[in-house]
Amino acid sequence: MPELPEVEITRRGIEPHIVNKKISSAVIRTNKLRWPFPPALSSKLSGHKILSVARRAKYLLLTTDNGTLIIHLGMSGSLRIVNTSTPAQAHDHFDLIFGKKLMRLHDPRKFGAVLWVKGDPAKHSLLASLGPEPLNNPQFNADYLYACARNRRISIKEFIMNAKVVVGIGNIYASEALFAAGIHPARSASRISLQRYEVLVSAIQSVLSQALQHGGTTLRDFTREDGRPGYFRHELKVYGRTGQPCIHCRRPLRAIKIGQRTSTYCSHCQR
DNA sequence: CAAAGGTCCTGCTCGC
DNA sequence: TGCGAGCAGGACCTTT
Repeated sequence: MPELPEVEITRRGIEPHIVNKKISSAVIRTNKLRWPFPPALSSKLSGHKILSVARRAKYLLLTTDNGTLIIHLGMSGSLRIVNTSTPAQAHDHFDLIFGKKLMRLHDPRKFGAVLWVKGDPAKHSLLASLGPEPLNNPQFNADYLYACARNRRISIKEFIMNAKVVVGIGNIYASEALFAAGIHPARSASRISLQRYEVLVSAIQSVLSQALQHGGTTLRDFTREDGRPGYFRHELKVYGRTGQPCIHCRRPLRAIKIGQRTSTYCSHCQR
């Protein structure tokens, strides 16, 4: 599910329900997700108040007066705010309980993660070497991407999906941004001009912003904190549309594998 | 059997 | 030869 727009929609959804609230306890119902849960997690959290709900890349950062809970939604994770009386379903792995309400992590594929860090979360090993945020960040610009792409043989699609280059862009939004920019997904990152990187930066920002406005993309697992879906799926121009006509030239969209991931594109409009 | 929204880790290759 | 950076592939897990 979750690329930057979905994680940010989740952040905005849960924030008003949990910020400044005191954690009663935490419940863990599975052995591990991508990694084991932090030891004695409930005792680290119980009795402490959530001071802020932030996002860095696709990580949610719930900072308390005792440390920061880091949550990653992996490929299929979602968070819901429900009443404490709501019974847990299959794949409901983790609850953070606040009196009568709780925040519940649901993740069928278990590629997500719940981690704990004392002190500055930006120094956590998983966050320390992340690239720039793509939205509202002057550091993310064409000069930066162009410089970063020198001597890189990989495709532009793998390049912008690499979190060390820029964070938040996964398979859906990489496909959409490259279509919007008219760049073939398999083109080498080092063989794109500065001028075309200007177009690509704008396309990435535009696609992510529009997805945010539509509440993200729901294909199957993603829901907002109240269970509603995101509606950007209806705005997708290439992702999931293999064989259907390009909205510009009407030629059928093609699919290729790039770095193990399906990439849908228009061979006429993207070069 | 193949694929699905992510990303870390391992081991290899390449160039200085 | 040695070293670091870049890169490809595998791994994790469940459902459709």
